[in-house]
Amino acid sequence: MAPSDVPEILEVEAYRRLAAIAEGRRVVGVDAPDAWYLRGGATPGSMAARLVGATVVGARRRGKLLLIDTTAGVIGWRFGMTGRLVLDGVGPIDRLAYASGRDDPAWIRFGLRLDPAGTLAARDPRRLGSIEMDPDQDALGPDALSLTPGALRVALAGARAPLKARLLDQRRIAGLGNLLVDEACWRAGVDPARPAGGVGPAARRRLLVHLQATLGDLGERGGSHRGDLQPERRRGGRCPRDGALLQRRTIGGRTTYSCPRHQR
DNA sequence: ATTGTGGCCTGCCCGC
DNA sequence: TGCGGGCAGGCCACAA
Repeated sequence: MAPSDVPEILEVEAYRRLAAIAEGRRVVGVDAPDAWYLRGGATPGSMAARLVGATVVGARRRGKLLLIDTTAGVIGWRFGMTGRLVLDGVGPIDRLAYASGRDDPAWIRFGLRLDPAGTLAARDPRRLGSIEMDPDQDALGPDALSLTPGALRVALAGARAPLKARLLDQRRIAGLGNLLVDEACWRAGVDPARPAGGVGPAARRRLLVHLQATLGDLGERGGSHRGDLQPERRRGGRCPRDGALLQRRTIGGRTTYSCPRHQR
């Protein structure tokens, strides 16, 4: 995959495919130099005691959560916004949008040494990712890559919160992040600040079409930051469609860019 | 329950 | 040239 991606659903899907190479391999060592990175009461010692000797049997993904199934339980792997998954130091994502391409060994926060050889590791400068055994997967909504009209309707129904806040709520829909939502709302011509429950069937249908198209296009282009809006997603940026000065707001706690002219 | 806010973390970039 | 502050966003704790 291409350089410079925030780890939204598309990037985590690339990580899942990378992690799949570990299937059938045995964990022979656990590197956990950063205890802070571990959640759910896990410690470097407990992780090693539990995982060493276990066999990796699968790699799944739900939203932005990577799930590695082993014979000793499920490893939940979160990437925050600067986390990357690397195999022997090389990953599908070369560089993240908010991190440099530099490779400081100190940025390795967690790793699985495998047999046959290979070390699967989290490289995360800002330590916003985390590792948790047996994470609660039910806390996440339906996956964004297989979003259905009904699921979108349920996710938005009756909400007074802004549309964007609902789309970003991982309990409602799992996997959408800030950049993907801005791009899809922009493509759909929908104002992300609209109360979610007030989005009618026509706009909702348009939104679904463009969410799916955005995921498809940006997946092919190589990442969440490859949207048409992205180059103008900055102060003073202009709408690529109609040239209007883009609006910069905070919606759902996130910096949001939208076109005041065609997004209604 | 729903919704909003602030903090976490740290590298990078801009302006002085 | 060095320095300091603002900024990035996924996630979580907490408040109203």
